[in-house]
Amino acid sequence: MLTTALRATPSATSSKSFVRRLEACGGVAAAEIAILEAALHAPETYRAGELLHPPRPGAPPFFMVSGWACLARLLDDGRRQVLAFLLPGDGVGFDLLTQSRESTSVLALTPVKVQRVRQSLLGEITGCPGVNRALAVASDQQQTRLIDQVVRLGRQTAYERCAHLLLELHGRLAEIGETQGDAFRLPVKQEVLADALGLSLVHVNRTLQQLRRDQLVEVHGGAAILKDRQALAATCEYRSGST
Amino acid sequence: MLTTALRATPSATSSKSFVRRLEACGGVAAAEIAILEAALHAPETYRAGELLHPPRPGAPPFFMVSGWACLARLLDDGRRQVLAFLLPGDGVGFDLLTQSRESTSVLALTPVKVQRVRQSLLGEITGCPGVNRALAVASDQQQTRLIDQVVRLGRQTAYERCAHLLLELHGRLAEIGETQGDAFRLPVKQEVLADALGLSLVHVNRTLQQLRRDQLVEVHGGAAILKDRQALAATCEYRSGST
DNA sequence: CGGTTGGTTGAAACCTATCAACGGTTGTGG
DNA sequence: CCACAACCGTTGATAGGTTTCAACCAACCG
Repeated sequence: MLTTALRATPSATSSKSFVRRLEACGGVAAAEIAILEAALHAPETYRAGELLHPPRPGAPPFFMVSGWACLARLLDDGRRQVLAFLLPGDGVGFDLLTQSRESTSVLALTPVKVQRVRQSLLGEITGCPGVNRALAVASDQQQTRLIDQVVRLGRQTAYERCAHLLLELHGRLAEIGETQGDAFRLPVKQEVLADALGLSLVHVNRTLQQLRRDQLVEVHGGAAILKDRQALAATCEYRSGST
Repeated sequence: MLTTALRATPSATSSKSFVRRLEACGGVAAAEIAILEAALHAPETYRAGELLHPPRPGAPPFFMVSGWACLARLLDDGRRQVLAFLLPGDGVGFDLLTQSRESTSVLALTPVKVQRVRQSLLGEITGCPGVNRALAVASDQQQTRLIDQVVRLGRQTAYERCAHLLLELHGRLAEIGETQGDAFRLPVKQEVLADALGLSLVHVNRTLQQLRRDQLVEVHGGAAILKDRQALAATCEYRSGST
């Protein structure tokens, strides 16, 4: 069955997902990778539902090792807006977007493993030209996705928003080898999707069903399959990497 | 009458609005200001409705001298999403958000005057530690406003969105001395507000009227007055500068 | 087994968009 | 000076998309 097939997804290529991500963002010398790895603390783990940013305001940046998290803002009356999804390999706290802000929090959506940068060696990292450039590219992608998010919320229908987000997640997961063709694990509740898409839980549910009825996607049991990526992309004007 | 009173707003303090902005973003030495000014081309002007970014992909960054512009993305079917407003004093092209992107354009909303940075002297500028830091602060504010935009579009009602945006604009204009107490010029069509707020033109009109009926704001003839800033801020959970 | 969680469904109310028309203002040319 | 067109704001009626409330179901777990 689909769910079982996708349950365990051992990282294929490199041992560390963030290494793969950085390499995808531009040539990083092997020597630099070594420096980087030496500058990291041992992995920390968080449970789903835990907040992992605000604890310490001046907390050092870290890399997502495994699991899903999100950047979110909470409103006083309980409303919540997910600003961005944080996937394995993503750096958090390196760029402006993910830097600690009082009104913004990082929330673990699944069990999450991260590796923080040693405060004392932060300079070492930003000193590496290759790593530095890779981080800048990653930051640029992050920024591009935030713009996409604005467009989705402001000017796209529920149907388009869902399609667009699913394509974005597929694209990002593909980069770190966490897809099987058109299928990927989607370990988030529909409630979280709703808070990312600016919709109600119920409406996300119905919209996903509509996409399924149209033979475009299949979302079930924590996994998604994009049955017709091209048609999906046409529906929502999706541009991979977003030009 | 209100409109006439606000028509001409001679910049009060410094001659250059971007100098004021940068100084507001952190102490910049007088010597650095001189270097900066020397690195700028003569002012260029654009008419309302003109696109001033995409013309040249590798175009140098510039400062807004006067007038309003916006960063927008156009969808294939004509839908448009305004990502950010660009006001006098704002730097465009210095940070990731405003850097040239294929899918994103900079549109003059009023007659606009800008000063580009001389390509050859770009290094001089980014070499100044003070200027550099000030630009970083400005970039951070820009980013914060983009996050606010996501929250507005995703999780606020039309009423709240309007209130929030008006407060943001008032705050930014106040920083550059373009407010008269609670009043300020708002030289944009409701259609533009609609594209920024993710609403229809008609609904923006009605929502502004509702705000007026509630004695919170007055929007007329290209000008706005915030009659009760505190109540407005409470309505939409506005945080100045956004913590 | 009962309780909990997350997904699904239905009906109704609400918000917002769309369509269409009107009015005021401005600028222009006869 | 007036007629006219163009533009922008305004208003009403209607349709449609979304939310809310409520209930039900299935899977999972102690």
